Amino acid sequence: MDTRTLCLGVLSLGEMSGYDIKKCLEASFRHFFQASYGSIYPALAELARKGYVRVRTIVQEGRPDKKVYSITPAGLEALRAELAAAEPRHRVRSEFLVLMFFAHHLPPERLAEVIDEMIARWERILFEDLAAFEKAEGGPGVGELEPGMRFALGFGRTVLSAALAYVRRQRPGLLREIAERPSGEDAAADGAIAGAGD
Amino acid sequence: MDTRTLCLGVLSLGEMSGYDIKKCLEASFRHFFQASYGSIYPALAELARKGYVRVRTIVQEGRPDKKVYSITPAGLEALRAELAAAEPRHRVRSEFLVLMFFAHHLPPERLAEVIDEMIARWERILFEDLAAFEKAEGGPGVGELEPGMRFALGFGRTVLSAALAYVRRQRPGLLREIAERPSGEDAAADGAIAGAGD
DNA sequence: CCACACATGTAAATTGTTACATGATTGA
DNA sequence: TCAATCATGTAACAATTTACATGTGTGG
Repeated sequence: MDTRTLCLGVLSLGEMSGYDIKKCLEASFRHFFQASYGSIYPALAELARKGYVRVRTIVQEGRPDKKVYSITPAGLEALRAELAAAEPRHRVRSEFLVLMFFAHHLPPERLAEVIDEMIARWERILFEDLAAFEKAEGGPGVGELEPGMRFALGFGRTVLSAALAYVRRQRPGLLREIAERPSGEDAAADGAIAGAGD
Repeated sequence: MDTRTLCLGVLSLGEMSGYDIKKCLEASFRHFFQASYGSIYPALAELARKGYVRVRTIVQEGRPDKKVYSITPAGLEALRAELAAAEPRHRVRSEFLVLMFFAHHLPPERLAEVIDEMIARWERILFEDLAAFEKAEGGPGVGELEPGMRFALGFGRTVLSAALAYVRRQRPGLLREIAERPSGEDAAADGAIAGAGD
């Protein structure tokens, strides 16, 4: 599934500009899908070309004309067809976990830093983004939450909570174990200060 | 972080061919990093060009010569530098959750199918891949498990378990709610059989 | 007899991100 | 005054997947 289908999906919730779509994705899809303007604007152009969306240009002063997109019946049909045909993939690409896997190659201070950075990031997502989304009931363009939306939201919250709890629980032990077995990364970092202070 | 660093990391566990690296990644990194031959072979070529790995060619009959790569001191240094400098990202791209978010646009049968497919896939990863990995203590090339490896492994197991439990728990309710509110996808799928059987 | 494991590699196609280009308004 | 919000779009760049190209041995 590509950004095109995503945009179409978001537009099925209500008419929006490209800018709004980005906001909406950031608010609601942040933890399982991301898209930049560089993919959203071309996607909208192609959807318009295919007749899946209609464009209404709102003339503005001091800034580019706003282009509000709304889904057409053909677009809704295409969306449903694409969703029904899409195979449900779920990919994780985690540089964080690669770093953890090779933690024994990392300077201990950096390891602690990395873990704390990850904890902070996940806390922010969990408490700011998701809470805000549920409060606003979907943010711009989204009215009442459909059951599936609550499911996706709940999934994010559940999995993030589990991840956060795990990392918090494991942090002290991991740090201790790494500190106890110096596997050469300090020597490598310092060059060859052989036996300094030993 | 790209495939190059990953290959270097895997090679820090022991010498291996490109084919072996793929196997190793599938066994140990499956749930948080994936790479195809199309990215592994070019990565190895560049690592060799940079002097980060040494190549030993083993002549074989009936199949291409096997090329066994081993990391050099320069390679180990580069690996450590790159790991220390890498920022810990963790991205999820889930077509599955997009599908769930727009579940009200999906035919109910398909929705059930999608959920069951996901459950089956995650069960397989959880019970086959991870169990096998822990039993073999790392699979090809990996000796004793470092603390960081256990951390990464445990993370995968924890998060997958949480995901699986959530989906299993929510499945009946979601299916029921979706069945109860027919939001037009059946009519769309059938064309316009207005009032048939009503 | 077919599919899978072994084994390496290239090229095309896809897909997406980042940076650039432009610029007014508003609030801290 | 500085940063953020609003607003669209393109182009260069990066990274990866998929398909292609080639071929043997083994087990069901």
